[in-house]
Amino acid sequence: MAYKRNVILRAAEQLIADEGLHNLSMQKLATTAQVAAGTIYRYFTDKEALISELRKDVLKNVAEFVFSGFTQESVEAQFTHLWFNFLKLGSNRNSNQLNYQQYSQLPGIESDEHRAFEQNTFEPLLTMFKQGQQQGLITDLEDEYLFSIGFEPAIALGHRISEGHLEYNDSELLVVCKRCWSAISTSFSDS
Amino acid sequence: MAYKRNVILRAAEQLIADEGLHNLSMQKLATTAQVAAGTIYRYFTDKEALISELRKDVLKNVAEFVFSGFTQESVEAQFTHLWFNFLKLGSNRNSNQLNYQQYSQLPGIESDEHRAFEQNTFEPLLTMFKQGQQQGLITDLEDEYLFSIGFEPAIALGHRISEGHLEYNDSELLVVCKRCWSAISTSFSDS
DNA sequence: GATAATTAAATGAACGTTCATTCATTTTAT
DNA sequence: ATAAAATGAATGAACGTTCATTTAATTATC
Repeated sequence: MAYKRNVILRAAEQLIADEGLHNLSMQKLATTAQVAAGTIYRYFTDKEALISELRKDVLKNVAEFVFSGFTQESVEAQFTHLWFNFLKLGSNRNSNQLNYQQYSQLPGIESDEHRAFEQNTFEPLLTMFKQGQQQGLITDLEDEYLFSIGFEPAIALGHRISEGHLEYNDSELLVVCKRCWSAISTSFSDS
Repeated sequence: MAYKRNVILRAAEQLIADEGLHNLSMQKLATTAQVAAGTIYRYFTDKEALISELRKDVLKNVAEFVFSGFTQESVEAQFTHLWFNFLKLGSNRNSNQLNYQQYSQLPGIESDEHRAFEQNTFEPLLTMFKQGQQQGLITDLEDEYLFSIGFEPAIALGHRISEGHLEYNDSELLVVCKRCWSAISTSFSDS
């Protein structure tokens, strides 16, 4: 039964979301997952491996969320769609799920193996950038710059909303989204 | 001698930067700070208080860094100056200092007391926004939006550079900075 | 100015607790 | 009847914290 593996991962996600990684103990995890402590070690060799597996698992879910409803519309429509998904990734998810901020602080996230997996997962995004550039819509900057200018504001705003420091306002956020799009597009004076 | 207090805080900062908060133990901290374990408790009531104090201390240093060289130039020049400081905050600092990412994940950062301190510390930034709006240069959006669009890309890029995933390129980054400025300014079609 | 008395700072061994992990045993599924 | 899955008490290491004691600095006395 690999389903217990998932039960344990979900419990770990919940506990980290609630109390932070530095308060995660294996016994607490066992209790939360309604499993004996020893059972965890049937599915994960040790705590470090558990966290490593959780990282991959969460990334999979995050990517699924970000690319949900992603279709072949116009590039700008694709951008807007992704932008609000990145925003909701922080603001909208269940409280027992890790948000992007929490995900990005899991240790081992900088390993080569993980970065390769991440790169592969977010490929559709790079495809969109390339498509936009071929159509002369998006400025000719490296992907890292385009992502930072275009989507980091959405991630940050999602975090602010989830922490209760900002209220979700659809029309205002649409204005912000459009400004992010303009900031990576060729529509303004391109030097 | 309050200087030992500082020695302990710097050692804590270094350890967290190196190994993460979840690996910080008081005995390791004592060893790193070249101090007996008991000495720590002369300056901090417990571990939680230590981290809380570290948070304030780091914020002070971060603010000092961000606003270093901040003068009353044109608003756009002020923006550019701050933008590169935010960038360098992640990319340029000594490896024994916490970067913005690490700072922002210290627990207790969401407390009211801390938020008030943070708000006060970053007031010059809000002043700049207001000034820009009065001069008709910056669009009429709330500060949270302006900050996210304008500066979050710089913070994120700084982080990427510090992790070695991106090389520092002055001329490219200046282009990116200008695009961030444009994204919050009224210079393009303001609907 | 030297010596004694007092206060403050620093120490690190010891404490009780919690931690991650193991494994002999029991329960469940085949 | 056999194998796989799950258990949870036991273990030793590591944890945060305490405190009796030592060391250093400051003040008082002559």
